[in-house]
Amino acid sequence: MPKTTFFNLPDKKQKSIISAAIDEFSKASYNSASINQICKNSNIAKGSFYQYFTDKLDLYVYIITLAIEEKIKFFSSVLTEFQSLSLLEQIRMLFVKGVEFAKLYPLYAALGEQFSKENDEIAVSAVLKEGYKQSESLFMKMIDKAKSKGEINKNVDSYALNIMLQSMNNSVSEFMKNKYGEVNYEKYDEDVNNFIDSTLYILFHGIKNN
Amino acid sequence: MPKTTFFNLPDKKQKSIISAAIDEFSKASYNSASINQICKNSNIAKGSFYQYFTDKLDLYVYIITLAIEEKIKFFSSVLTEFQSLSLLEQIRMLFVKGVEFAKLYPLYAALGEQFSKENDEIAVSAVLKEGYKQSESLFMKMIDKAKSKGEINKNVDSYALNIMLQSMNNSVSEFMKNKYGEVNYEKYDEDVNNFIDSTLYILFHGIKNN
DNA sequence: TAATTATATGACCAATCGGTCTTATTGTCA
DNA sequence: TGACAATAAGACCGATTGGTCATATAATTA
Repeated sequence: MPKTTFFNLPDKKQKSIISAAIDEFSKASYNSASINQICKNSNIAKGSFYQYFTDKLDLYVYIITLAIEEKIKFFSSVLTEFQSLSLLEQIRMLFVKGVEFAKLYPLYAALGEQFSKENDEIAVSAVLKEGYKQSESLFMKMIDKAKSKGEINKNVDSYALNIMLQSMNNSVSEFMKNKYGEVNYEKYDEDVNNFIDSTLYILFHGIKNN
Repeated sequence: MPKTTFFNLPDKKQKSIISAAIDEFSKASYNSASINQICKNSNIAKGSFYQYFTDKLDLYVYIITLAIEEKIKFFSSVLTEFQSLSLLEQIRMLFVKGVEFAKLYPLYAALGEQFSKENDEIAVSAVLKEGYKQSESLFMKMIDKAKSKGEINKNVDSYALNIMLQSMNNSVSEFMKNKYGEVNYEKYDEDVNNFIDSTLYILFHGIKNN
């Protein structure tokens, strides 16, 4: 966690540092990201930086945690009305909300993506130790519930489905990135929704003829 | 491409350099990987290195291309008898062979994974420019053929299925890595096969009850 | 106002990076 | 053997890295 000195900073300065850090860490890996650049882009001296943070790692954990918390906050609004939905609607909701999140907070999304690719074990474990074990279990809970309600074919393996849902979640972002790149994809709502629906159709009905 | 000096080298020395490079590039990103380390681990002088390769990029492209070619070679043996198989068998074959490849050439597999996470645009485009546009189209061809044969439900969107297959392919490796990590997973054949079958069952029959 | 504490600053450090360059050694041909 | 080309070698270069530290300034307390 940042030192108290950092939190005593005027809001504008705090934001400026955070913004520069998000920028840097969303573009480069932990090792490649540069403290010097972050200092330069937020107009603070190197010495000042180390009055605010003990480490590069300190800042990294803080920034990634920020992104994770923002995503959790974003999703939590949905999760209350979630119980009443069918599994199909639940999954679609998660996909759609994921796209919305990326659209609303593209830098946070990029940050998360960068983190998922992170090689540095120390950096990764420091973030995970911070408490957020990623809500992988979310899908698992959904699956178990849906199974007990009889919504899912009993022959379906829960664990395999869980992994599939996770990877399909990624492929939605992948779809957007592949097709529209850095472009502001504000207008491509329909395309993305179609892709999600097509994917869900396959997931629910299978691809086999008859 | 390496300079002719490199190819004139005694086999043992060539192999030693390649091995050190594979080691380095499979552990770190293009930027983080260190030429110094590669020199040290292969017992050659820095100056010698630049007699063999023009660039860090030169070596990188060479090494990644090597891995891709090895994978293509590995898969090509299957692809001949491929036509006669049903779609289910084709897909299972690809998955199973992917696992086999990772088991047989773990370093090449790690290299490929590292490349798929690569941030450096110049490095990525240099590799892709080398000709290997990745056989993404392979799935697409399979799908189209299977559709025309009536093996696939007409409602299934080909492009969505294509992306799904790619991400499912990744999730198989993910499954192995998550579950067994660095361990020699020679003995886990059955687990992996079960996972593949479970995934394919879902893909073909869907998860919906009835 | 004087003393004390908190913060801001950038020169500085050793380490490492990718890459160069001069020099020493080796191999080849006449 | 002598001349010339190929290769091996590592000291060296400027740039950059994460991090330190002495010093200057600002804020706070007495």
